[in-house]
Amino acid sequence: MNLLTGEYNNTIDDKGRVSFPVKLRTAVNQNVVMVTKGLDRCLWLFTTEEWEAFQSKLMSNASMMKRSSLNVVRHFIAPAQPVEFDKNGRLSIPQSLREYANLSKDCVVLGIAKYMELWDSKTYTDYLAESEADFRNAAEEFNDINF
Amino acid sequence: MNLLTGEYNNTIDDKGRVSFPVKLRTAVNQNVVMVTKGLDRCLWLFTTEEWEAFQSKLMSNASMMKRSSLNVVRHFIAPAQPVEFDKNGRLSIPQSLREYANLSKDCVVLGIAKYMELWDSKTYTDYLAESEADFRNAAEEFNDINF
DNA sequence: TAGTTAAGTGGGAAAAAGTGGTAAAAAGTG
DNA sequence: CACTTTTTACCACTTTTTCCCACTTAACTA
Repeated sequence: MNLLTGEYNNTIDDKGRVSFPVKLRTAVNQNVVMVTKGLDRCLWLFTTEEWEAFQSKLMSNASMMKRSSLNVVRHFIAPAQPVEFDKNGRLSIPQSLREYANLSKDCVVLGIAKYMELWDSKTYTDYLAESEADFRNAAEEFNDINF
Repeated sequence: MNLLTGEYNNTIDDKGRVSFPVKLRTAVNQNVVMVTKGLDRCLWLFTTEEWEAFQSKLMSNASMMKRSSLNVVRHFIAPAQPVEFDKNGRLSIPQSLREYANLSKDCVVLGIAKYMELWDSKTYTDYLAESEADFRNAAEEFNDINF
């Protein structure tokens, strides 16, 4: 898999189908991706390999009896589903995930190196606006990145 | 058995029958599952193999004389029952378990890798809302999960 | 700039999944 | 043993999902 990058504006129809950018589709180079809840009300999409890595890291120390483990597992593992590209290169996003991410019409697809994010457009622009200040501080913390 | 995942919104009728998502049913690949009380007012559902593993782990450290052991055993082991799928792929949830989990109409089925959870919809959304902050903190602690 | 191809979008029909109800059987009760 | 209540099995219907085709829009090429 190539590194995934790019910000794409697409639409999701009322059947939950998202036209997936060709560049990401070819980079993924598989017919199926795992979709699950992400952070900040977006969805995360993984190739099956990346999903394996992600979920085994999550599960490695998780206890069925521990509150924090259950929280994390119920958020990331439970809602995960494999979804296939249809003949037109679209993904059908399961309803519960659509609801979580508030997906209705306009959406944004992001390539983030190893995985992808799917946002509702409004949620995304709101997030960018809200996190602007935090972002600037967060960037300051990467002080080992020199010119 | 494949890893069980997925979040599904279904309904339970007044006979206690829950339509069980086909994907989970095929992943389970058995005609019967063990149902018992879980944590946070949901029900836990196991394949017979996973149930064996779970209950032997529980029992191996439990003493008949110890208060905490009795608490745990009475919660998880005592209420456990095998239930079969009917011809339409539904499970009839015993009444006492329905009451424990507050199951009336809308419910949520979760696949959690090795087992499954059954929630009342409202209980589930309330749980998600309440645990949101805890979850976010728990997630922050996974600082070995990099891009 | 016109023609051609690729990408993205929308909708209908068929199939699958989910839901509700009735009747027979079984279990429980007096 | 008769009666009531609950459970089970079966059938019919509704909703959702999937698959396929057609159209629109954007990009590329000559």
